[in-house]
Amino acid sequence: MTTPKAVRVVTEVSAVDKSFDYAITPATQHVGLGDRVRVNFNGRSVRGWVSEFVEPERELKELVKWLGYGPPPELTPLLAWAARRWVAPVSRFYLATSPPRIITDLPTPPKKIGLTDVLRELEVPLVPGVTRVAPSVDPLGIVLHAYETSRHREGSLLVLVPTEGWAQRLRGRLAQRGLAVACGDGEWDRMRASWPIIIGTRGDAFAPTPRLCAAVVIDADDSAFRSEASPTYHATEVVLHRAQLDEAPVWLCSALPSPALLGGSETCAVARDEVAGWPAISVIDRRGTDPRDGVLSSEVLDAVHHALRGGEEVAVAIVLQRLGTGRLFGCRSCGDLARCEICAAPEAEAGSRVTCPNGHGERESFCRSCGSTQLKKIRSGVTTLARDVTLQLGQAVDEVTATTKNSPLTARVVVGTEAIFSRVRRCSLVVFVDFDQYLLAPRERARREGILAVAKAGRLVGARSEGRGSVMLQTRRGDDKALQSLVAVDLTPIQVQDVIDARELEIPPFVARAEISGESAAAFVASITASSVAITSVDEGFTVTAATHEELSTALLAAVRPPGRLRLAIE
DNA sequence: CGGACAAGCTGA
DNA sequence: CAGCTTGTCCGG
Repeated sequence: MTTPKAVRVVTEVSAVDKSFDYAITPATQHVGLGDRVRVNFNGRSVRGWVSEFVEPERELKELVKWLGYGPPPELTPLLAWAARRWVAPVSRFYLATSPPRIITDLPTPPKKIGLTDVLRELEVPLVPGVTRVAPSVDPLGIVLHAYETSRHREGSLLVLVPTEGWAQRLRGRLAQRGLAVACGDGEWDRMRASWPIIIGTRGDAFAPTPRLCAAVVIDADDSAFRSEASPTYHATEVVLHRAQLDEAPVWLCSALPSPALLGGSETCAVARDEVAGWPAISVIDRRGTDPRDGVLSSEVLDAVHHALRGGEEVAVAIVLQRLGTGRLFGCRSCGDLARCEICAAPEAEAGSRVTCPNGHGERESFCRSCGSTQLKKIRSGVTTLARDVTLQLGQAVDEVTATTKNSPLTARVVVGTEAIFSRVRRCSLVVFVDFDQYLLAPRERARREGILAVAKAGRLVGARSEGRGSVMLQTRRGDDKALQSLVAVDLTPIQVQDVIDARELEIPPFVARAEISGESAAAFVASITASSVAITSVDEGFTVTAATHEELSTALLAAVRPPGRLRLAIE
């Protein structure tokens, strides 16, 4: 084999999703696949990555400079696969695997040490695959097991968790046991050098380790693993693909595995003592209660006062889901929220009538619960709730939302959105003010999100077997089937039903789907010629559906991109 | 993306 | 017909 004389380079100019060939010079002799290089591109000096070695077929411009390490050569196929799977320029994925600063030296990784205290009594099944794990089960056992069983194999153990804070804590606990862990952007060089264990969040699905010996994804259904920004990749899917390429075992844990996680199968392994690992849950059915009771029912108030007598720094967390933006309407006498009969979305004002935001028509303004014709504007939101709770409790509260600052919490009661779950680590009572928002919301996933939210609450209050705390759900649908299954921790029927529904409704993972929006969406969609896809128009764009992702990608990549903003979100 | 160049429009 | 705008093409 002759030494190659040229390289194919993917540039940082992501609008040019094409690669170009450059000649290797004596100064760039040692350039490797994936390395960062500088080239002259159409009169500009730009950075890029080596994606291939090629034989020059014509006179080429020269590589200007070797800059440093990029993803290892082993990742080249993964990046090409991801670009096709999520219909995005491949440079976006090269960027995701690259260090924040140029790295020109790599450390030598430490040897993988054996564990002296492998957990003998694992609560989780030892077989890799999808496992349903109650929220209070400590994932450390799974991580140690994955480490110990894959230790003799070459490569890194990759562990993904939903949040940065969680990654830091897990890192600390593993370091205590003498294990070498790489974690975060500052340790890119260690990941690139095959550190024994890598712990990270969504973006670390693209950790630059050359090879995985095993992988663990904790809370694999957490929405944090899906990238909202383009490219809309899912970390769990990336890890699964890498593991498949490396023939590495993967453990995927979730309190309630979604149809997508199950990959079309209906059931999975279940960690033992599942019921004991969920929090104690009580349902407060507010139908027929006096609306003057206020936002918190008398049962909840009693429980709050009881919790305040305990010793937890934060005693109570009160969770409110954001209702849609804009003004809402509620009944002046019973306080029930005006919702659409068809999709349950909160209705908006339309003159003297109310209307569904999703176009299910308008109606006379009256309360569906009590028949009163007196509706009033109500302001939903954490601030209003916090004020009401303060009045009702006679006690100061802290507000926590995604936008509030990370200043230390001073009150023993916090009120906020689900952001609470990443700010508060422990408390003895979690109250969901209006659990119906999960039960009634129109999206297919809403019910599952409610159950996953209770699982997160369970991490704060502990398992019912500990007797440390509990979760209270205020609702007006106490007889809801899913709610009752949740209380009894009888999750298999919900899990199976979700899969059956997904199959019947022909939604992912049983079909491949893309959402197209932006000003040039119509022109883009019009240029799709493939007969293997179906196109439907939705409120702010289009949905393109195909039987497989391969067909979907083929169709979208063949379509022409007109000028103007275009967003492709592959589900 | 951003430069090069061609084709089209305008004004005196 | 110079001078400017708009559109299309292409980069190794």
